Amino acid sequence: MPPTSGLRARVRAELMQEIKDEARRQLAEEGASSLSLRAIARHLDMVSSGIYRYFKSRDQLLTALIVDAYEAIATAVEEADGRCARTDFAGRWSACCHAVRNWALAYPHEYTLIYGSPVPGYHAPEETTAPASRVTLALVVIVHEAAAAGMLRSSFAADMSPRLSKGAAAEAARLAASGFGEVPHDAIIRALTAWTQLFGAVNFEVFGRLTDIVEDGDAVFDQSVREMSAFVGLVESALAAPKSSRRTRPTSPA
Amino acid sequence: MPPTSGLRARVRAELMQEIKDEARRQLAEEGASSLSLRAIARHLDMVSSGIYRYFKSRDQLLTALIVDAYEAIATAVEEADGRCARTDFAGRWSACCHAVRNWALAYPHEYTLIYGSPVPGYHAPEETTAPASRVTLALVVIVHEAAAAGMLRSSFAADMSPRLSKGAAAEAARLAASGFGEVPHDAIIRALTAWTQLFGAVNFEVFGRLTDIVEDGDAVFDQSVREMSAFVGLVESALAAPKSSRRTRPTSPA
DNA sequence: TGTACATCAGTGAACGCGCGTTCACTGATGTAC
DNA sequence: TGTACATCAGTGAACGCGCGTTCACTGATGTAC
Repeated sequence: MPPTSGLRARVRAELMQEIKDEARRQLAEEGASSLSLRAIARHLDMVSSGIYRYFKSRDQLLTALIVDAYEAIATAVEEADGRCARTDFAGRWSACCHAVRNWALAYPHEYTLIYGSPVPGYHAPEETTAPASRVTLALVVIVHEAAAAGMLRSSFAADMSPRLSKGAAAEAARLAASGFGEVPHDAIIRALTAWTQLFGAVNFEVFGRLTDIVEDGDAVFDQSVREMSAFVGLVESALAAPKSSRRTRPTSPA
Repeated sequence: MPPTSGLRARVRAELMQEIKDEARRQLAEEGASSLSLRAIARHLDMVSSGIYRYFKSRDQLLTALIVDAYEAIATAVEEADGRCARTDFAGRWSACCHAVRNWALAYPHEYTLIYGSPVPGYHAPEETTAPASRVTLALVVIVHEAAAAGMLRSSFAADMSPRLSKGAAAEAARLAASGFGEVPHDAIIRALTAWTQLFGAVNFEVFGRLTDIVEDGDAVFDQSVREMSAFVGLVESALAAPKSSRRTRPTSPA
């Protein structure tokens, strides 16, 4: 058992951080699937087997990186949300979306690690699922609170937007029972759609699929976010929080 | 120079196919970054250096697989589009989106190869860009033709949806100049948003991020597609093409 | 305050495995006269 | 129709490199009496 307090514990924690930092540096150069314990050890002037004092396998190190990344992006999103006026639901939604994108652009390889294609041969253990859902939860809470406050247009442009199919309605009912609560069913499906749009847009940008198509990524993203927010039914509040809060520095994954 | 006609050429083409087929099989098990020429050779009862008669490097084989995958998904999309009545623009849009998803679910690893995170250390050569844009082009053409036919609501729910910001308007003008033509600027940005939503939804599904959240993936996807189609402004036509055409078998990448 | 002991970090060698790519080569197949 | 030659497919050995993980070990550091 490693020590849990005292000087040794502190030194130990520091070296664990150094290993993860070096691993993140390698992530940026080679990608997750060729993350190498030996290369990390080399850069830290250790012998490769020394790493095993800190992480009992390569997969466990990967898991630690993944958990860190989830925590960091979630913290960035929650902080952005926290800076908004509680009743400015459209502003909060927008702030969260921008926080996701800003963090992703600041830490593209960590983002890829958690939102890119699954790492082959790696199976995510249970401990990643809780941090993985924090970002989604933040968005769900906004929609939920907006509905509770009567600030969610329950059926946006009902004359033009298609009705829920039977299957979609059933799915919405299931989701309502498991967290969305009293949110109208059509809004639940739209929130799901907006959620996939958010990550679709960020993925394309981080993976470089928008170069040669979009020049002003900021403007297009912001427009999409605001339109999707309206699409979900969030009302643009007149008492909006200061816009500047949307573009603050994202939290580091370290 | 390899022969271009005759028996030898035919045999050669067949073995090239076999190599690619085996490579695709490996893709499914290990992912693109650990695709191994030696393993392929082993399965084909050849010696590893023999592969070099057919592909002059590992990267060139990867490129061939990528081009094949782009061609296959594009063909699936174009065929789905082709089965719809030309003036049923919402139906065509929907058919294309379903074709993307169906192909992706049928060939998840090929999909990941082209729409997942970039393969580390691999830089896509120019020959991939043309096939890569075919799917996007099919969608653009639909919006373009709808606008030309006056079947695109130029400002969907204008009272509720936010106006274009300056930056987004400038971007839309740029896109209009380079392919979208006479499509209204707000619709261009919405089409872009719908496009990212499409691939966001498919990514999440293929990468397994929707398990535990969505049960009836078909229903939710279809609902999203129809809502995004309305969002773009495509009018649901009364003379819609037969729905069954949306769920035909996707084209194989081979 | 000093000593004895247990804890832990980091070493170095080894196991057993993988890979991409080059090169000189052997034979078989197709082609031109 | 038959022979000589060129083309090409596939071989086998080698180069030089990488990796994760285990194991018995040496010392240094902290702890308990």
